[in-house]
Amino acid sequence: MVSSKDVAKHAGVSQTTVSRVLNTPELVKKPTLEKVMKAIDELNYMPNLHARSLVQNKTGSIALLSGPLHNPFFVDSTTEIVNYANDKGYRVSVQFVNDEKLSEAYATAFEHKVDGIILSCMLLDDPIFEKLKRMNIPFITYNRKHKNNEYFVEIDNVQAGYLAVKHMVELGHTNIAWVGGPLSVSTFHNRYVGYKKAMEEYGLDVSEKYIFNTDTSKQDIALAFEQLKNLENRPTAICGGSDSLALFLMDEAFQHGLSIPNDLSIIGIDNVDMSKHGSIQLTTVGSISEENLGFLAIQELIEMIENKKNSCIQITESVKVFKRNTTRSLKTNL
Amino acid sequence: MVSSKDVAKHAGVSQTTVSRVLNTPELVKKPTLEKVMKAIDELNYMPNLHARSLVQNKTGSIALLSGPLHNPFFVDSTTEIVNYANDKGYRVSVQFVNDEKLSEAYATAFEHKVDGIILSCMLLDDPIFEKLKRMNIPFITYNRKHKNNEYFVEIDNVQAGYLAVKHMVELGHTNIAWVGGPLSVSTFHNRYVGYKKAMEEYGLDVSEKYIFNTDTSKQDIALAFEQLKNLENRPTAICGGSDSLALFLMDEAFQHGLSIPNDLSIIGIDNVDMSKHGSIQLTTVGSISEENLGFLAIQELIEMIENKKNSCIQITESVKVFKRNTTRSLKTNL
DNA sequence: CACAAAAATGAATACGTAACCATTTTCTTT
DNA sequence: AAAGAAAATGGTTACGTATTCATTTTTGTG
Repeated sequence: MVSSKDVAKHAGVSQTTVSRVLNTPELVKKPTLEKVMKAIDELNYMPNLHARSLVQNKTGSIALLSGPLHNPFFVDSTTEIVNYANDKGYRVSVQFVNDEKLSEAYATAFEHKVDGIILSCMLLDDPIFEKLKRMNIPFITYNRKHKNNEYFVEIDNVQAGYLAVKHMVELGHTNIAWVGGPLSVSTFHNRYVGYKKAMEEYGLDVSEKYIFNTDTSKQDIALAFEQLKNLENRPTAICGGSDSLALFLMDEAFQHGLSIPNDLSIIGIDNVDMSKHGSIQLTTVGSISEENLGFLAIQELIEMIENKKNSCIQITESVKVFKRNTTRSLKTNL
Repeated sequence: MVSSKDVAKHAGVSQTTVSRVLNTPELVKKPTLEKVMKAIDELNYMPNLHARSLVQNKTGSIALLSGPLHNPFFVDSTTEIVNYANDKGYRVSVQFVNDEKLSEAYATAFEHKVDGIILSCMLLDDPIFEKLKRMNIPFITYNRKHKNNEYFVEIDNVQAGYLAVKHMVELGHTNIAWVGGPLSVSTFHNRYVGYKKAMEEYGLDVSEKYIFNTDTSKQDIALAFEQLKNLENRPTAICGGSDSLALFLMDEAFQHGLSIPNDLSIIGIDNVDMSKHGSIQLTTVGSISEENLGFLAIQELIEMIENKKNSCIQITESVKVFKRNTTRSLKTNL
């Protein structure tokens, strides 16, 4: 392993000068600089960033604790986060966190003294939150938030749930089911609140048999679908708590030989890239702005890291319906 | 920042003992161990892995240079790679490499002295290959390979291209187009070779107007599709050089109001998870084994890192056709 | 109980870098 | 040409850990 000392010896200067060449080249005379550069080149020297981290007490790396990529939301956000951070000179260590491995994931981030943490695996009432805060590392949540969160980026989830129902109502649906996720997650919680609010405002039946807050596993969603299908008063429309859920539901529908939107209307929430694909054309509720939530969050995080700004960052993007082909009007077919 | 020295002072032992508690607890007496553990807990100490890396000359981290996630192949492989590596105690720094930023990406990996590199952004004739080899860091390529590669995991790409054509021929197609990617990439190159081989064996027309080796951008694919559509002797089938390309082509078909497979049969290669979705049902050629290429590669890489084994690793998985709903027989409709 | 062997602990050092302060060299001004 | 200022360079240290070697304490044996 060739070090800056080796370069120094080879160039006939001190290690300090080698360090200067790399960090403050304007402070070193041109001939010296060239000598050192030549030595660096000849020895194929690359600085050891761990050693640098040790003395500078910053690492140039960010931990991303993402949800799994089989959820297309995280495909979009991971892409944006990694690319933006890399552009800004940060490495990003990715972990796809499941609930069992959560605390392990945090430990890894802490031990590597990352400059910041960006995460989407926070429960509304997660005890890890206070621990995280005490670590004094800048962190921001995207998509989800903790009840005491000061730094987060989300969409207006209540409104999203509300608009999903409103869309269905406007198409003439009255039997509108909900298939969401765990209410311990802010996102699903608030979307569900929006669903109930709209259902009540429109005077529709919100009986429990239409409502499934799943654990987001394929099996649990399949179970929910099965039960909805077997209902005597089968729903004509399902609001999925996320695009990922909606896509699972579509898949289930196909497995059961149902045609969408003819036999069943489905709407999602998130407006993920994949929902736009010609074969899918998922109607969904998503942010008005083009900016991805992950992108907004990583921008803010890096701002926090570099400018140490400590005012709260609480971004809640407005939402609208993106009408595509998985929902249809019941009225035209009367 | 609380260090092992602080813990030592707080527990009334030496820093060496603290280090032993963390690394070789069997060498320290029970009461001492408990004292130290208590101090660690009270001070909320977490070891600094950068310092550890410095002295141990290994980092416990792996660099993943992946293609972009809008290609579902990389969704699958990134998931497998990150999860497996994390399970084995490695962090993985992910970069989604595009061609301009390639050498930058390597530099980042080197400077962080990663224990290994797993990558899929290698050209058949990439000058970076020799550089990489000289760095003496274990590395393995998945999906793609360099012409001199000693460590790689791939599918039998020639056979994949061949089987795609064979499938179409068996369905009665004779006008079979090819929309692939850059021939500087081993994967596309070999799949294209397989396509041509089959076309020639079956005595079919392989004229240039049916062949597009795109840059895999949406625009370029759209252009290819447009040109194929405007041909007087329009192809009834297209072989996509990858599932990602096939999905783009499907999207184009929808945009042009074509129905798949009624108006056009499309087959991909890779058998990505997404191709199985009910709304997509892409017929494709993929590995016979269930194991993801990324998974196989990361397993081998970690094996290389930990056991320093230096025999070549050259895995080429056999392939078969997964018949779904984007290809149809021309014969039944005679 | 003595003494050797084994177990437990500690002191000093190295890893590769940046930062701080000291020294040397160069430039400027009179 | 001399003195002072500025520029360039070097020596030393700190960062937080694991390792090596030395020392102390404990255990086992006759």
